[in-house]
Amino acid sequence: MPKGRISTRERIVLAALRLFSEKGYLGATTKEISAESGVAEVTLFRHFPSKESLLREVLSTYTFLPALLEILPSVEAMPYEKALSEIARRFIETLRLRKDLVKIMHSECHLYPEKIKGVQNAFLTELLDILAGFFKSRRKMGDLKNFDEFLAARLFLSMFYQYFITKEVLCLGLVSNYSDDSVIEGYVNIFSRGTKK
Amino acid sequence: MPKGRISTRERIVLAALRLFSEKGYLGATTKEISAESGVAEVTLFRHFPSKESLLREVLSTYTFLPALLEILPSVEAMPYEKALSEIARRFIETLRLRKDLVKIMHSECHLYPEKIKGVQNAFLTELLDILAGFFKSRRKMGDLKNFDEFLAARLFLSMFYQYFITKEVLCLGLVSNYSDDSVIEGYVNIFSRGTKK
DNA sequence: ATATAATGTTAGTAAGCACTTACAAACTCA
DNA sequence: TGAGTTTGTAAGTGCTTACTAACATTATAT
Repeated sequence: MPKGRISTRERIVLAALRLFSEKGYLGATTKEISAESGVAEVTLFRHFPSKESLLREVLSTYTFLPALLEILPSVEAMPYEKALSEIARRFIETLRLRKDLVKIMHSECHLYPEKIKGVQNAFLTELLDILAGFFKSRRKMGDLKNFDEFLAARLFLSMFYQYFITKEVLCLGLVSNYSDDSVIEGYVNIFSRGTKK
Repeated sequence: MPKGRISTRERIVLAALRLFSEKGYLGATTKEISAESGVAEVTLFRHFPSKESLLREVLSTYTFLPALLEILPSVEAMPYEKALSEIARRFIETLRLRKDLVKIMHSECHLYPEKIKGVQNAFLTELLDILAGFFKSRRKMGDLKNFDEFLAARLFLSMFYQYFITKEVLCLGLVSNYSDDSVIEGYVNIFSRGTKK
């Protein structure tokens, strides 16, 4: 093991994260990845038996969905619209922190398959269930109309996920005039009026 | 040129569309593409000087955004919610018809670059402007609240685009219990109440 | 029927890929 | 210091890739 610094293995995983997200899994070569991490190519293969195992390590190391689960409990006391805005804000913030990983998930996920897809599906369902629970508890407080909470949760996250992808991954300039805050305000405005009594 | 049948060139483009969408641009080989189209590999290179030029042909041939532009004029006479549902339904229908292309755009678009991105951006902006115009005219009829129409247009399409991608491209089972119609109903319900007076 | 164009067959190139082997150098820690 | 671990260097494997050259075969059209 090295000194107090970042380990060779971690440097490789970090470089792989960067290059996979930039060029895709097939587009990033093991040569590049090792160069980017400042090690010899053979060292990469001493830590990971194959390129695919490196991808798996990247995905499992930098998974961000647990971070998303922490958002919801922290907004319980807020009024409805304020809570929605805060959820959206922190959701986007989390995606931005893990932008490289989001890029990988976005573009490669339908190619590399069932095992990873299962993990994703489980986390996402959990996240949606918790958000749906938030809507249920709010409705008990008498604020909201009747609607399918799970579907509403899906809608809510879709709105902001798509906003993030378009802006940060696809880099389409469509909303260049809109700040995060103004988009959040506009979206939350419509959504909250659509779900309140 | 061949008989009344589909030309060799078209067969190659069709096969490329299929394989690019299934395996990605780098993942699909020219050998596979030529085999899939039933021609010799060398024939592919007689029609297209390079693999990249084939990709460009695929993208420009099967672009579907013009089809989307035709949706809006046809719903002008309908009541608000009915019109929204119809727009959503035909939007999803169009995406499904061009599913292969949507897959390519979805996964490769941030890799292959500025020229294509410009075309996309222009089409999308046009589409959003037209949808924004729809909201403006509805508000003149006194149905709607005040809101940023362009932002609302973006929100509306985002909702259903993300629904489509999750279901048909990522194949995440999240909404397996929901039919297209029930998702459209649920989403449109929230959106229309959020934008009506 | 014959000239022209489109395609097939075969063989090949040069480059890049993931991945390996063998050995020497450096670092870690007792 | 010395033993063990981790890394680097160098060379190379076998495979696949996009792409080409030369020539034979088929289809089309007048």
